[in-house]
Amino acid sequence: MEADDALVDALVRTSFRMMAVLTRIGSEHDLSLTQLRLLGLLRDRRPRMTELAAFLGLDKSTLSGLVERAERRGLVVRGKSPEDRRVVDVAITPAGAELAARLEEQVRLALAPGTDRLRADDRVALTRLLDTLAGERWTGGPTNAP
Amino acid sequence: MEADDALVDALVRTSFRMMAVLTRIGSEHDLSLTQLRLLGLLRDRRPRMTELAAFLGLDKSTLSGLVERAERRGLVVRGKSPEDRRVVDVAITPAGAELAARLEEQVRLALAPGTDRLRADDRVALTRLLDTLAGERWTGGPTNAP
DNA sequence: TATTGTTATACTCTATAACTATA
DNA sequence: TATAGTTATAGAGTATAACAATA
Repeated sequence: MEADDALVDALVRTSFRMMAVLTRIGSEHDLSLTQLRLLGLLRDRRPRMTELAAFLGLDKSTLSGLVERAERRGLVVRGKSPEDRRVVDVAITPAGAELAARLEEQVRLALAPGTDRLRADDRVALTRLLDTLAGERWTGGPTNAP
Repeated sequence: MEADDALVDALVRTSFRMMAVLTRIGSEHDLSLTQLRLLGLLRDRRPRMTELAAFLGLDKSTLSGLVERAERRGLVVRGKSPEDRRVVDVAITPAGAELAARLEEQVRLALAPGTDRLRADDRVALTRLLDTLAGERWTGGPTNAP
């Protein structure tokens, strides 16, 4: 139980640090943490509003405002599905994708001081441990954005 | 560089999952993520407003509202410092401390399915890797809350 | 009737700017 | 004058409830 305490502690502190990094980088582009995440999700998906809400753990009404603001900035677009006319699909725009790519690079750079402190095999080990913690199969296949 | 991508990816996803867990547990007690963190910080500190703002990375004006709402719920108290009468010290109340303890236990329980998936030595290894990532000295001494 | 999404409402979180009190 | 906090203001994020359109 004692080792667990230290692990939970390290996980919580690491996560808050990560959020601080992401929040800072996002705010440099006038993006909230949620907008940042939204953009990341849309890089390889074209979900409907309800699916996005489920992904993000938010109410559908929250998504309406979130997507509306992102659309107003030209980062995403909404399109009515032809099959089911109730459904609204959300997609990232070229401008949004470009911004997302720049954000990703900034995050990698911001974390470099930490990741550089680890040897190559430790980076691999840490990745695998985190994936195991999440209950994921570490097949080495392509990883998906958050 | 490729291994770094996977590591950054794992860190980001783990952190968002952690935030989701903390957000859910907090909301079960009508606490925002920030209130949760505030309570955790005050468990072993008695800082002034400005120090708290620095810890949390927030503006002092944000702290005023945050602490005001927590105080209204009886979780923290504000007291004017006798030496410098401009300064306001913030302390957790017994009720606040009790709630913080319950939250901590809930977090440990919520993460157990993941941490149980790791062997004991892997838990130790993961803790050390995260501490190294953060640039901390893993002296084995008592850990501090976020 | 059930589902998808938006709107109205209310509250928290957040920063900026202006203010008060103390030093 | 400089520092510690608060207040006023404004905008984003969030959920609940009521609604519209479609199925």
